[in-house]
Amino acid sequence: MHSLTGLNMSPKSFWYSQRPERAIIPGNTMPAPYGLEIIESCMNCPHREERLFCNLPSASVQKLSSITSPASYPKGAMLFVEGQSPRGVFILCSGKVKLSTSSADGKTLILRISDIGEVLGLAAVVSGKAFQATAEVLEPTQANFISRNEFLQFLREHGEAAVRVAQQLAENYHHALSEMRTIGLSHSAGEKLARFLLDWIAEHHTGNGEIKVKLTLTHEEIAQMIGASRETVTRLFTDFKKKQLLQIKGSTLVIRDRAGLEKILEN
Amino acid sequence: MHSLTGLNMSPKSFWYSQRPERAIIPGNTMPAPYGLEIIESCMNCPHREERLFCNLPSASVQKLSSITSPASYPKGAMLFVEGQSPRGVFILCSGKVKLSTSSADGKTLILRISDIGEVLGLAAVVSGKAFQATAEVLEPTQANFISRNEFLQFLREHGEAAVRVAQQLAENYHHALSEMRTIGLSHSAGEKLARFLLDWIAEHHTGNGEIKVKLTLTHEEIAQMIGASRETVTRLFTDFKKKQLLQIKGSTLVIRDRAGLEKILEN
DNA sequence: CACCAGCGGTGACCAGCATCACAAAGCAGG
DNA sequence: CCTGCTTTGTGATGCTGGTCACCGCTGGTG
Repeated sequence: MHSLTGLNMSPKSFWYSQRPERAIIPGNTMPAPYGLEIIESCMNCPHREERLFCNLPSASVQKLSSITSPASYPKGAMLFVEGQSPRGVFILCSGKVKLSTSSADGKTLILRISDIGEVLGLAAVVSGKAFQATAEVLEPTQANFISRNEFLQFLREHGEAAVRVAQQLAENYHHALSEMRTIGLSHSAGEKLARFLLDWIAEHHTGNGEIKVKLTLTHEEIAQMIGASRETVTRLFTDFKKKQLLQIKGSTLVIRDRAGLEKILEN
Repeated sequence: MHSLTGLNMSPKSFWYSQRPERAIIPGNTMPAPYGLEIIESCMNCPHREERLFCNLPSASVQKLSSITSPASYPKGAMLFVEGQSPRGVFILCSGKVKLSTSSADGKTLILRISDIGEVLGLAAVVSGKAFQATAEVLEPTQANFISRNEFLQFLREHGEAAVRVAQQLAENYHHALSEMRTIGLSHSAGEKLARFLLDWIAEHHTGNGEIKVKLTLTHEEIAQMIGASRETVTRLFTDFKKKQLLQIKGSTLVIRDRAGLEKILEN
């Protein structure tokens, strides 16, 4: 497991110093620059419509693409680390990134698993305060980097974009509150896990038949999302299975009794 | 205690239906419209420099003051309630407002005590989602209301203001993460309280001599801020006093041994 | 003045969960 | 296929803190 404090770095990690990303790439097998394949421009990537800066005036889009630096990052790379001063934002084009915060003694709280289209580091860059979270790449990821100064300049010049940024920040805030409720308002670990699973399917389940979603998180990670220990998560899952609430097939979660899960919340 | 769900309102509360605030005013003794004294304009209030929309171009300020409706609210009033769809924002000119969220069974989590200059309801208005929190007036408060439509229109037309809004949202997010760390990363209730107190003095203590701050919160409220029960907060305070870490004089908190408090975090 | 509601303080109890300590089961790489 | 690592599963144990029950204090109100 990677150390997330940024202070006592795992020996497997080193600073990949090529500007402008300065992301930490895990140098597990290859000491040489690794997997940093420049892609032409994420502007052309499939999910463009869903992205933050989509329907902007074309002048804005032009300007935007002139200041972005696309790059790819392998699994395990750190886009930024908690406590660093904000260098810039990363617009996620593909892949998956884990945002987490951790305390001095190593306990970790996962804030969010970011998906395509999100802008990482936004709050830090806008407020000028240090990054509050660590961003670790879970799956090979392509992202557009924009340096803080250029980004802020861009915002000042393009009011529409600033409104979009405000919207994304509002969503981030929204999401943070949602997690706070999960962690802070529950009476039991079971309630927390139920809340987490319901939130998860609300976000990831599309379609209206049987509820079946990918859940590619280890029990440890789930524990870190809901503020519990790994063992209780394991026990709760076996418990839920026994109660016919759900079923696990490989990395797929099947909800058998959604109402039952919801009932746990009202306890 | 007020019901915060907005569903089963305390009989003491009723809707104060005068547009545009629609805030809930506690009708404890007076059934008639109460304390809704219109003040000329918060634009003239003392803390203007610290406020969100301060150094904007004068055209923007003009426009802004043309769409704001100032009003005052008595203790116990609800500016908005969790779950309502966002009518607009409230810019706090004076007074103190408690932001909280609560679960179906009545357990409450206090998110923040807002101070002068903050804009309440920003995230909901910007994202268009329902209010995530309830805003209850703790001390008689003056606030400027701006309806959602006018506010969004204003943002679109005044890019500078949108950037400010993004900044405030970033701070909100920042603060939410800070509270999540307090609640989620602590091993014990003592740690949570210590974290809370340290955060509190960091925000409220000005000056560099003896650390002495007002802490006008009941144990119950502190408990709701750190996710603990009222009794444990009481016990922890007596414990901390016994260990010479702090001292309580009326509503004033005196920190006697800050290092000692900080040591608790590293446990 | 008497009364009452809200707050602070304290003891007893015990459920829930973190922690430790292994063991089993996947899985990846040589 | 064997080897080593990560992930999952499970038991035993002990402590923390939530809950209940009760008391005294204070300040506001009729």
